[in-house]
Formats: sequence, C-alpha cells, structure tokens
Amino acid sequence: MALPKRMRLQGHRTFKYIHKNSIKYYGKLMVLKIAKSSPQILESHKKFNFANNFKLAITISKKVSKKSVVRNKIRRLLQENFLKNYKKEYNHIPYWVLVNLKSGSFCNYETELLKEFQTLFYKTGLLK
RNA sequence: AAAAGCAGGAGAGGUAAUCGCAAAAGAGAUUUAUUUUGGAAACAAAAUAAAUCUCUUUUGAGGAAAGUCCGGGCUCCCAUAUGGUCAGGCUCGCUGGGUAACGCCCAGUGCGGGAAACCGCGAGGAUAGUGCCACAGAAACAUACCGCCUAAUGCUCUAAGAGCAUGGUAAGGGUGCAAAGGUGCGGUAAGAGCGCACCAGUAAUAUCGAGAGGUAUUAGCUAGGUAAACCCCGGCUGGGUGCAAGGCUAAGAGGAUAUUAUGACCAUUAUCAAUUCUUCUUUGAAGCGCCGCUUGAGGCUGAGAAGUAAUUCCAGUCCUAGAUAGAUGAUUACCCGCCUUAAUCUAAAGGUGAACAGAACCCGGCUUAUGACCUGCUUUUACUU
RNA sequence: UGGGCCGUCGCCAAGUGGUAAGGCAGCGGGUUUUGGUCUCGCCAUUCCUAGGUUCGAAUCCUAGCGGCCCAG
Repeated sequence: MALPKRMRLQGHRTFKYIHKNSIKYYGKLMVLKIAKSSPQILESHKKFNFANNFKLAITISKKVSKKSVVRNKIRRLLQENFLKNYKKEYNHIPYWVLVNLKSGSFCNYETELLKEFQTLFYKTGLLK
C-alpha cells in the first residue's frame, strides 16, 4: 500500500511553507506538523483540482538508519497504517500534514511506532 | 563422515490470482476555451487543445544500484588558427597486445614464497646532484679504536736484536639493520682479487627471441641503504565546472559592444531605434512548470570467423525503469530447492524462500558488503583398517 | 547529490621516521585525629582497522570503518 499521487505533498515551496506556518504536535519518536492548505503554492504544478485536498508526507532523516532499505520499510509501514483508517469523506478537509521522524533506533519498535502515530493523529482531531 | 575457518566460481527461485503504487499507449465520459458549419436568434453538430475521472493492455529495481577511488561520454565558462616547447599535474613506470579511454584486462619475462600444484610483486635511475641513516660504533662513505707487521727509511741502545717515529695493512675483535662481493686454498713482513677453484653480480662478444630477457665464452671489472625523501630520465595530459551542468517559457529598469540610420568631407563625439550580450528588481512561482531523460562504446543468441587469451568482427533477434519529499509493496495457491519430525524405503505433516542491500544523467573498470549452493585447502571431533 | 576536515589513556590533547610529552579523572603511599589542600609514585602496548615501503612507522603509501561540518 502506498499513497496515491494526489495525496502526496510536492515541491520545495510547500515544505518551506509548512515549516514556517504550522501547528506542531510532539511525540517521543516523531513530530506532526499541520498547516492549512494554500493552493496558490501549487499553481505552477498545473494540477488545479486537488490543491485543496488533504495531503500527507512522511520524512525520515538519515540519522534513523543509514540504509535506505530500512527507511523505505518504515515509510511503507506508516503509509499502510494511515490508509487503513482513511475514508473518502476526509478528502475535503483542507489541511496538510507532515510527519517528521526524529533520530533514534526504530528497528525493534515497530508496534510502538504505530501506536504513537495513531495517538498523535487522535490529538490533532482532524479525522473523526 | 560431520562441524568450523579461508580462497575462488556461477547465480540471486519460478508461475498464476486479488488489492495497491508509477510510467507509456489506447478507448470512453465530464468541464472549459478556440475554430468551422448550419441558423434570424436561442442553440445544435464537428474538430482541436487543456484539465479531471473510469476502464483495458504492456512494463516496472541490482550484482554490487553502495563507496565516489580512477577513466570517458555529455554540458557550459576561460584560453586557443594549427603545431611545437616549457611550467604544472599524475601510486603512469619490465615487455608485447586489447580497449573509446584508463592507474583496468590478457599473455609473457624477471624476482620472492612453497616439496609441488600454484600464489604474490608500485618491477626505470643511488658513478646527475642534494638530503637522511636515532642509539651504538674509530668511521654511515670514505675513516682507523683495540689490533697485526718491522721487509723499507731515520734515530737511540746495541752481539743477535729491542724500542720509538715515519709508515704498511684491512685478515681478526668490538658496534650495529647495514662496514670496501662471499667461502676455501695458496701467497706475504703482515695483509689485500695479489693468484687460483666454486658461488653471487657487472661489462663486452657470440647466439636464440618481435621484445622484456635466456644461454655460452671472456674480462678480477665489483665503493652500503633509502626515490612509498627531494629529484633526474622517459611517457601521458589545454584548465575549471558537474544534470542542483545547461537550455526554454512573464513584465519592467539599467549597462556594454558592434552594425545600420540622421547631421558633418573623414575621424572623433552626440542622439534615436532595432538586434545581440549582460546585471538587477517584481509577482504565488522561475532550483523538475517543461526540455535535458533514456537507443546506448546497448542487451541476448550463435560449440559462427580471427586470436593462446583479453578482445574484435559477422549474422540473427529485442527495445526491456525513468521517479523527482522520490514508484517496484502486501496476501494466497501450486511447482522447485532446503530444513525438522518420523523412519528400511516410499509416502505424509510442519516450517522456510533468507544474506548484502534500493536506480536518481549515462557507460567501462576497481574496491568493499554478502545467506544457501559447488570446487579446493586447513583445523578439530568421531568411526574403521 | 557534491565538497571539506578529523580519528592518540575514561576526558582534553602535544607529537612532520628513532623509548608515545602534559593536564584532568582514577588507584596506591606520605602529611592530618579524620576529610580536603599539598606532595611522591603508578596507569597507552592493537596510536580507528587491514595490508605495504623501510633496519625501524602514531608519522610515508593504498584500501576500508566511524564521526563532524559546509553548499543548496
């Protein structure tokens, strides 16, 4: 399971925008950053219809593990878990979410990761 | 026989289905814009373009994609007619060949290791010059500490002879990683390639080889090590920049240069417009919005041809990832392989599909990582003779 | 993706081929009724790892491992 293209965040500017103007929710292993969508940024991508959608991105730093295989596995795990709880009605929530994994060893704590991910999402109150 | 370790080899499970992701192609639907046709008009139809959605088909990571250590392609900037020379750079440095090129590969030579099979080698020059060689030692490159010698010369004592000086020596001792080729015999006052035999090297000649070199003969010809110290010799090489290279798509302002035009005979200077180059600013953006972006020194097959081989040539066939906060995942079934249970065998049940690891402009190498399998070697344990 | 720097005792470090300085910490002794201060002694053996050059490498050369920083 992977995210379809319309739900991904794209482009340098969007990430700059989120880093500047966002509400942050801290956990032990990760940080959630949430911002209202600003579809003006995406006009240059020439995809007008989905600019207002709910969008998500997951970033994992090299400090988590140096091997890109491990980082890919973690990303897929989180995306799968997100898509299981996701419904089509949520499509029209105009928010962008960025999940930032901090440094640390994740290899043994897969279940803990997923728990944190869900509790943090519950805190934000976006998906009900 | 089993286990462990080391080295090398080929290879990196297959087929089908469901859900999900990416790219390409095709079909359909919706919306918007433009054009054409019909019409008095409303509008209708068709075509094209853009955006979105749905469906179908095809395709979708590696041997190292890694490290970024070399060599290229491609790219722009600087220099430049072309060629040569010099500087700089180079872990380039036995010979011949291969390659687009290489510091890579193949074959040979020499040396080192080994009983052998075989394995390894950065392998030009130390009489072109300079530097360094701690401690020790007389001395680290040309000297004499302890020694050895009185054959020669001088002096003293004097019967032979002894002592001292001038000397002669590099055999012995000691020092050290290293001390004027080594061992033995002769020779000598004592010694010394001073002479001889054998061994190591060097040079000349002859001969074999395409060459590095090999073999033989002759000549006493033999002055430490270090160039992975500077350096010398030969060889190669324009310098930088790396796809975040570079190019394209809005508007405005300034600068530079040349050409054309105007006025003047010309030059110079001034003005204006266009082109070109370039800098800055603005806007949501001008770093993947689009191109570069994947057909290339390409892959596969051929007991094809040439060659010892690397490799090249020929024929046939195929198009087989192009993402951009970054697609390749999950589940199930069968086959195949392995393991365990059980065991005379067959059959059966269960488990497992791993290790290293993820394309980011593209190729050729090198290096490093790697489970199970095959081959070889070593060690340990058990059994038999 | 590209580029640069570094690795020496538990910590901070000096060391440009010839026995690996020094400080802090630690351990032991002395001084003190006891502790601190002071003082004396001890403490690197694989200089991140593996090869090579050399008579001899922390240092020179090659390959790897690890850490930090910069560009955007």
